[in-house]
Amino acid sequence: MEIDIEERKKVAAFANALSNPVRVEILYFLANRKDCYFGDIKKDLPLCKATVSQHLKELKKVGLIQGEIEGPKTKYCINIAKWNEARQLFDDFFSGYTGGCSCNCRKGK
Amino acid sequence: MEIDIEERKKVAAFANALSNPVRVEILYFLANRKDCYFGDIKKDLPLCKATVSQHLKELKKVGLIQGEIEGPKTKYCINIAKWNEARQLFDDFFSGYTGGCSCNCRKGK
DNA sequence: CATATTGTTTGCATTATTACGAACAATATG
DNA sequence: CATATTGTTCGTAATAATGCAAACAATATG
Repeated sequence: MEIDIEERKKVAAFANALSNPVRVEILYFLANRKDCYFGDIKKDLPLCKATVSQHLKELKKVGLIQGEIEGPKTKYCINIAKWNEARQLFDDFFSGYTGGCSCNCRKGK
Repeated sequence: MEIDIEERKKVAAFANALSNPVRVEILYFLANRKDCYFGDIKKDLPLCKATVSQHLKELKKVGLIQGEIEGPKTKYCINIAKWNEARQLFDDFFSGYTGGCSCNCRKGK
């Protein structure tokens, strides 16, 4: 699929969310858990709660996760619609290579 | 495919390279061009040459592109091996969602 | 109702990113 | 050889990102 300028900006925005190892860990954690409270996420990371909260906020901002208050706790999870949107965008972006460059690069795999 | 901690760090590193709209544009440009000199790339962007050079340097650092000096000019192109590696990594990462979260999120698409 | 538990928000400090102009290097050209 | 062309590197300024501790807020519990 072709990718336009707006979509390329979205690629950059999603990539920005994924550009920090902590946030990648959080997403990986959420993608493989049934229950995902803030405390569980925090326990998994060597960071203070404020920092964890901040990373979660950023992931929420791009929509990759969503939080749900449950009593005094907060339950987080992947927003599957956005997750799939990001997945598709990256796939489209990387599919866009037409291999036309005439540099003397190593070709093929 | 399963993805381990080292691969997740690579996801973050590649994502970091893609986290800037200018760099995404550069990659898109290179992925769709036969000849790709520095001057062509610069012409495509509203930035001074120093800044463009800096972004190219960063993309080279993660290996997504490579430069080749040709007389007084420099020819840049996608490093297809790294390109495919990144593509695979993102695909593996996004494939890792097991959908187990019990939040009251909208399910499905 | 006082206190504990769970997270978020605020206020910093530190470091990284982005951009620019100027200086520099290397090749080409008159 | 002097000068133009093409990029890179350096120095610097402005802004963004990261992390922590402390202050807050909201719910739960004795």
